[in-house]
Amino acid sequence: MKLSSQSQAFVLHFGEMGSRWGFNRTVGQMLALLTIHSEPLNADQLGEALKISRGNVSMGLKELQAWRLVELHHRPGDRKDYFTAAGSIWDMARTVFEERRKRELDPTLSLLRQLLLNDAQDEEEKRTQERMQEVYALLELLDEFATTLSRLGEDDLLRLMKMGSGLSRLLDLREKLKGGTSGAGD
Amino acid sequence: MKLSSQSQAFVLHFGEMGSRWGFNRTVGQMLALLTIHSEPLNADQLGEALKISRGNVSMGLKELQAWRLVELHHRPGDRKDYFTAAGSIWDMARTVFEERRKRELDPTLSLLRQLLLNDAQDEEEKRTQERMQEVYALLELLDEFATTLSRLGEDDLLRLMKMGSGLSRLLDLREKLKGGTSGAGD
DNA sequence: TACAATTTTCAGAAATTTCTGAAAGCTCAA
DNA sequence: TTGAGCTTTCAGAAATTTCTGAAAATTGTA
Repeated sequence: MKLSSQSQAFVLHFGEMGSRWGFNRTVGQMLALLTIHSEPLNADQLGEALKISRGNVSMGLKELQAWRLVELHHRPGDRKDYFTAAGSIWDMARTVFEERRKRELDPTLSLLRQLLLNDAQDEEEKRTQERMQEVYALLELLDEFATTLSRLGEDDLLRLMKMGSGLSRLLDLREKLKGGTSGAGD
Repeated sequence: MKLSSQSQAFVLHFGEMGSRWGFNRTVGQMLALLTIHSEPLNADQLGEALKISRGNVSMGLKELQAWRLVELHHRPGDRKDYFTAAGSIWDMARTVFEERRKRELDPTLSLLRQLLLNDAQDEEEKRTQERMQEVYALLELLDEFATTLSRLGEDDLLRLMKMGSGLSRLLDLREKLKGGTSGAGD
């Protein structure tokens, strides 16, 4: 498996960005390669194309499976495992978004819930708790919003994302209609 | 500077999460401490509370300044630099969000724009480019949406995030009214 | 200008993460 | 049940990131 120079560039870049997106370099590269390559690839092909060891490929695939970003396929008469990117680009983005929500918000929400159960022992602790409560409120709202977004259908999501500054106008509109229509929200 | 056990827990947790949020452990801890501590702190105080070296504090503050997450203060008759978290919790969240948008999306958008300028040399490259085009379209939309969100006022943002499933209903409503009202969008 | 207080820098040390490759573990066909 | 073909595991090596602390730079004052 030899990659064209554009594929090479794409794959290497995804490797670089990997750590910012929540996975490591080789996992990023593997995802990139499976994303642009429509045919399923097996572990040896991935390793050869990316010049990484067999063990590393195995670990990377395990990680991608944990993220639910790859799909396993089989070819008749071939005992090797073949992989493709799971679903459309949109599906993948939704999956990454949802997974990151879980990893970046949930542990903190759960810690804060715990800390906020304790009663403040003095003025200093009281102020600290107030501050933590603010952080908690914000992160919880963010978490719910992220969940809402990832549950929207692709059509709704597209409409919403294309609204640009119209979004602000729509919110005003909704404010005016509030109580009159369907009791949306809160 | 001795931290209460709840502050300690909060600070240590932010340290752990730091890497998922785009900074390293000590930067995460410093941000956490400055967030719950209302009084400005100087570098020595930060270092003592977090048990890290003076040099590390300096580098961490530099990083937090690059993120525009801290504010510099001075006390009359004291030559030391004092720091607080910059703005409200909401301000900070907005700043982190915006900064992450830049770091996680912009470099990829710019690479893809570049790669998509080239003409495909064969069928294989053509398919690759189609796929890259899909990725590009999605990331660009995401980028614009993120920009729109971070420009919304706090009131609009709050309204939007509290809508929950009402968001879907609002989008339908808007669809029905389209063309009639203010020509919002696109 | 001299100097004391403070911050920044950065080479090397320490810690952490990622990667390799050999060995162990599966699975299926004969 | 055997063994060929494949995948997974994981100890140690390599690479990368983070941290320390001493030295250099900066800043304000006299």
